[in-house]
Amino acid sequence: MTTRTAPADNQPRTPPRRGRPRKGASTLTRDAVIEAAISVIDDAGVEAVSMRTVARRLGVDAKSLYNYVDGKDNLLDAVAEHILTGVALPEPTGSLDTDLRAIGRTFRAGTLAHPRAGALVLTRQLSSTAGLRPVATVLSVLRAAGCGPEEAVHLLRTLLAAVVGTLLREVAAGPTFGVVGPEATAKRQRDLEASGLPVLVEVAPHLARFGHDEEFEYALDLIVNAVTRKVHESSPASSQAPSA
Amino acid sequence: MTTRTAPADNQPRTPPRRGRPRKGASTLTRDAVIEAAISVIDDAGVEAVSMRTVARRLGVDAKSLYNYVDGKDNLLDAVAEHILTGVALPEPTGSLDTDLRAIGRTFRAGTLAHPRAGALVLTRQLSSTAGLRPVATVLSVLRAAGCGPEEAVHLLRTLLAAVVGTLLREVAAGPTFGVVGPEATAKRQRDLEASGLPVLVEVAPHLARFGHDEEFEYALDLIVNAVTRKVHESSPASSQAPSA
DNA sequence: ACCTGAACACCGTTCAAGT
DNA sequence: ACCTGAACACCGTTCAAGT
Repeated sequence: MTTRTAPADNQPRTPPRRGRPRKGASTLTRDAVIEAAISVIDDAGVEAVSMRTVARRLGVDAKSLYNYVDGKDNLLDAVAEHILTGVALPEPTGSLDTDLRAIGRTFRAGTLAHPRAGALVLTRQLSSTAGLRPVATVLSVLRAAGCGPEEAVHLLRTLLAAVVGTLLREVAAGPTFGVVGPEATAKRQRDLEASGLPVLVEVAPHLARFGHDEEFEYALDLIVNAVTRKVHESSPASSQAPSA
Repeated sequence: MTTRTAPADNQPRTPPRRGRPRKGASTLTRDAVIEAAISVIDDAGVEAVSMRTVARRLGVDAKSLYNYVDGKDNLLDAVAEHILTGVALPEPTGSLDTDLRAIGRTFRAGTLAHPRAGALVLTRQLSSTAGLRPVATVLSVLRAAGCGPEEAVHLLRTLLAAVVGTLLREVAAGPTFGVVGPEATAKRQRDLEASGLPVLVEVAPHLARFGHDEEFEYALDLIVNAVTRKVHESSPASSQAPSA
């Protein structure tokens, strides 16, 4: 099924050269390699990434990449880190509810800036500091709202798991949870109605359709409400103002 | 870094044979292929799966698998489906709270029956009915509790996203969210304290450690409480009994 | 310092033969 | 009906050369 043909990649392939680059324009850097990988992903998905396809974008031999990147796995980690570093986190306002929602939304926007790299960013386990920035931001907001350190960590983990789960479904959107577009929705609804399970028939119109924004907002609302309630019930401090 | 050496796989490799099997013992079936793939995953992880390694387990040539499976991608889908089909879902008791927790726990146990296949099961988008069983079960429980069809679908999606997010972190456990084991925890704590970000220093002891069961239960509790509250506030019906 | 040729040990998959 | 040999177009990666 997955036949191997020419990779979806047509860059101007310069005739073979050797030694170091001719001019002083040594355009090859670690960042250039990472960005080339991202452009391959944007165009053809993660599975299209190979040392050879990335190198081709740069008009360079695959083995040259090893001067900047410690193998393919390391390159993919670097891609995830690069994208994660690019997520712009909002300034806290002092309202737990507002801040958690804002963090959730900007995190979504940032990780979906390159949708086809989404699974990478959400799934790769980063040992670096890149992954810690959003973590630190959420923790700050929780602590500022009067949450104890242990509970803050628990709530952070729950919140992030929910957000990541939601986003992962969004980037990998499969039929189990509904499809996008009217014709696909109609087909899916017919399939569900033919499934034989009465509950599925009952909810078919709703289960068949899926709106990314709407679903994200629903999930975010539910989870942020739950977190906020938990924080306020365990620390009966301020209600809205920072510490007036 | 990832050097290719002999795959971690030492099965009795019979001398080459040709034509169909000698005895009537045509042991090769689609299920046998799927189970061989699972055993490769259990032993060496998903990335160790190749048509060749799976075939080796069965004492057969890689190309023979194509008689039972439509390529590698289809094989991995089949693995995910096989494992998902094996999750034993509990009988509903009539209590929304109890039932959602029970479903969450058995879903966890089922998808983690083969931990190294976890990401596959949680991530692959199944077009088949296998993925619909848990979906239908959750929907039934929500509907029985008086939840309307549209809200049931929203709540199902939120609940499953949170559970999947939590389990995905569990199977792919990386350092960002804490590590397992006392010595790794100690090292992680030192790293966090050296990070420079004050919040991280503050919560380091809690962020460094990670207990799978404890974290799952915390997340499950938070989310199930939120779902239950939402259902009860929008349909002020029974409190505990089915419909007495 | 940074590049490539040659080379190695892998891949997934097709197709025409074999029994 | 089900298996394999030969073959093809790919992989990631090492290492010794080249400039």
